Amino acid sequence: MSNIYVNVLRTRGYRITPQRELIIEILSGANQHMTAEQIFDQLRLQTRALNIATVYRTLELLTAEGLAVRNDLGAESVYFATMQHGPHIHLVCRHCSRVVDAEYSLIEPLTDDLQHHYDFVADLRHISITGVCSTCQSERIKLEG
Amino acid sequence: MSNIYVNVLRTRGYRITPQRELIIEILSGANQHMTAEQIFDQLRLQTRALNIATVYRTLELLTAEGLAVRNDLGAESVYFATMQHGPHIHLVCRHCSRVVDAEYSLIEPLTDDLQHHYDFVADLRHISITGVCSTCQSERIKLEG
DNA sequence: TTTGTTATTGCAATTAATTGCAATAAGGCT
DNA sequence: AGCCTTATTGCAATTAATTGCAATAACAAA
Repeated sequence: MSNIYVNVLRTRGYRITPQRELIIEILSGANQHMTAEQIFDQLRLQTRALNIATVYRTLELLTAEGLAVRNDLGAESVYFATMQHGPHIHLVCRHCSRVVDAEYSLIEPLTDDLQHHYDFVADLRHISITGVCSTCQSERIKLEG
Repeated sequence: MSNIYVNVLRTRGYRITPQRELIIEILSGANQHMTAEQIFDQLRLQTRALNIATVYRTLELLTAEGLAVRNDLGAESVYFATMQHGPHIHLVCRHCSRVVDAEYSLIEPLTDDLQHHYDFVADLRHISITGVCSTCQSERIKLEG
């Protein structure tokens, strides 16, 4: 009946509190990444029974359980995303901090390699890769040439 | 004569201050990642003319210039490393936060793909990949089985 | 060598994230 | 339905990281 992520948590033995339900609902309903702060602010519009520490702890729990992903997008704040999002690669420019999304399939062979060589089940559905974007490359060339 | 990273900064038009030299020297001399805090503490033993904000700003500069890499290793604090370190992949377990290093060559094909498809010059010399390590996989199986 | 411009630092204040602990309430059991 | 155990929350304090701004000092040019 209720949210699938809520059910997963329940199945794994975690207690389902109103706070957790609210946080999970807003996150799984969002079609973009959110900061803990954004989640908190938005929920505070509808309830008073919520503390920012609970938001952080719930996001931490979801991440540990593989139900959400934490991203540090360059200079930007820390972001979270549920698996609602289709898998993709974030290309983060180290100069301008802009983020471009890349095709997920490019990274699939790596997943297999890590499994086979290191017995490591990699979660590459939301990986962030640092580098220099197209635009900043041209600027760099101008500066140096 | 002086440190190669210092020279690169000078060439690119940045001013070389005693603070920057100290920070760069300690970081390029270290054979492991360091936190801003660790760098600060260690340098404070030898000088009073250094502020933690300067450490953060210098590390940010080095990162933006591609001379250092910033890593968020799971629950652990933010780490930095210069290019002295050989390239490698960090496999970060999302359960126990342990970090295992993997063979760099596994990721080289991806670098080429990103260059060709997105004109993005990826810096994959110190990438962190989240997932579940061998040990935690067995534990998970025990719990659920 | 001295001077002038302006990038960089230090300080203090701010914001983001984490943590210990007492109070609360979820969910199993009767 | 009510009780009991203990996971979870809220609060307040702490730590980590960032930022604005005045003071300082790097380094180019005279």
